[in-house]
Amino acid sequence: MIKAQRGTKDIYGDESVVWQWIFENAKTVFQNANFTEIKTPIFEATELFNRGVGDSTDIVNKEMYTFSVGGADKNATSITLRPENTAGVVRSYIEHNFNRQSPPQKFWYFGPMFRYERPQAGRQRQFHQAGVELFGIKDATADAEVIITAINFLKSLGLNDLEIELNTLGCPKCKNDYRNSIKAILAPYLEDLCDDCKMRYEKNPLRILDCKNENCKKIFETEEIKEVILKDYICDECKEHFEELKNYLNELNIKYSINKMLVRGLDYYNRTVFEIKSEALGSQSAVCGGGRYDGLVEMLGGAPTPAVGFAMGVERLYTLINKPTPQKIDFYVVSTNIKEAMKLTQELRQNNKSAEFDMQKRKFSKQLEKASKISKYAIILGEDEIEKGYYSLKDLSTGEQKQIKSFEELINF
RNA sequence: GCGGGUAUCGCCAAGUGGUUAAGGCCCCGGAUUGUGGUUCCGGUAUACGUGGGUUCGAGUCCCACUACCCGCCCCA
Repeated sequence: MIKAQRGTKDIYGDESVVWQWIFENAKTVFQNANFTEIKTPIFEATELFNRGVGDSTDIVNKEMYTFSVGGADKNATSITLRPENTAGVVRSYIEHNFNRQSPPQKFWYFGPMFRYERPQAGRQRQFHQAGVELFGIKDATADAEVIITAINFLKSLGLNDLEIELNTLGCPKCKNDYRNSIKAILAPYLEDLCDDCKMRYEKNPLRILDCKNENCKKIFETEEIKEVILKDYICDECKEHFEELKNYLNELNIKYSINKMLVRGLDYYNRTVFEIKSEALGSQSAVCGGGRYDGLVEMLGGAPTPAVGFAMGVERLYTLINKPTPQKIDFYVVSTNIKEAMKLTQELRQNNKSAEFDMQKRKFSKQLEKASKISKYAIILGEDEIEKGYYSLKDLSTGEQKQIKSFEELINF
């Protein structure tokens, strides 16, 4: 038997109904905030992710679905299934000269992403992200706007008490100073760090701060190192930006905590970074991650453009929310006169009511039994009803039954 | 890429070398020939992840593979 590929899954039945509900909430909340939907292709030139996501990242180094199309042709191109969507949106932004429109330009998206990772709870190879990207605003108002939009989306799903972790990485210069200082102070301790941290030391030193290894954590507690970690390398301008953001969040009554260890794994972030986590997710605890990426548009060939955004993991949202109970259909037409049942069902559907009838031509009691399982009301269409021209409407939750004289009355019930 | 666990009908699940692999849910039919949800009776199904091996005999023991779950890493 051919099975779904590892790390992928079919979404159907009640689960699909919940997914639709999540999508509708995303659409409503994002569009209320004046973000417009952008659908970019599932695959892009590999080069886009190499440059956009960054070739020091695990995503680019070992997790991309990359293949070449065009066979042996000299013009064969290397394409990659998108592992995230920011690079694609930025590509589109540049390609269509969105910078010629007045800022801010605000986009939202919802769709599948692909990473070749070892699947586990909250982690699949094909997964979905809902997110927003906001271009053209340097001010911290944009950071606040993006964060409040994330909060509003979570609230719409009934997730009210997830707290935000916030940090600032500073501009490229601050980031660089910080990185060099961390490297310098840790150099003598390098041998004592875990193997992962030794690798991070070369590749992405800031990620060392995120290490969960107990021994490493202990090393970070020593006075001279702690001092460097906590010391501010953030320049005045970046500091002011961060203060401004915190003020806005306070005004908006958004709870957050500062986590100086929060360092995100994608190369393009600068200044503001944030995550929203939940213990309930287990080890893959982040349901949302985002931040500012002022250099990315320029790096991919566009005009210098400040930008900020976030992405939510839809599968992770799914595990957190209280699932709404699936709705029953409006009407089930119960009749042994199959033609009349068919006709009435069609008329109901044309009047925007969900309706079903028994295609198996089963006996009356079986039809009613089925109706009670999937429908709110049964419309009984027997010989008497057809002859005299009325409908018997039975409320299947209470058992109450009444006569309805006209079709208009029926659909307005 | 590294470590640990699991795998029996659509779902849950008994089974610890010996007829024909329990049971429950779901589904279908009957009791009830135009009134469901309760109850009772009956019924369907290509179920032992895949491939080898040991044995007179394997769902059960051994080996390999695959998938899923849980951690590490990374990320949403």
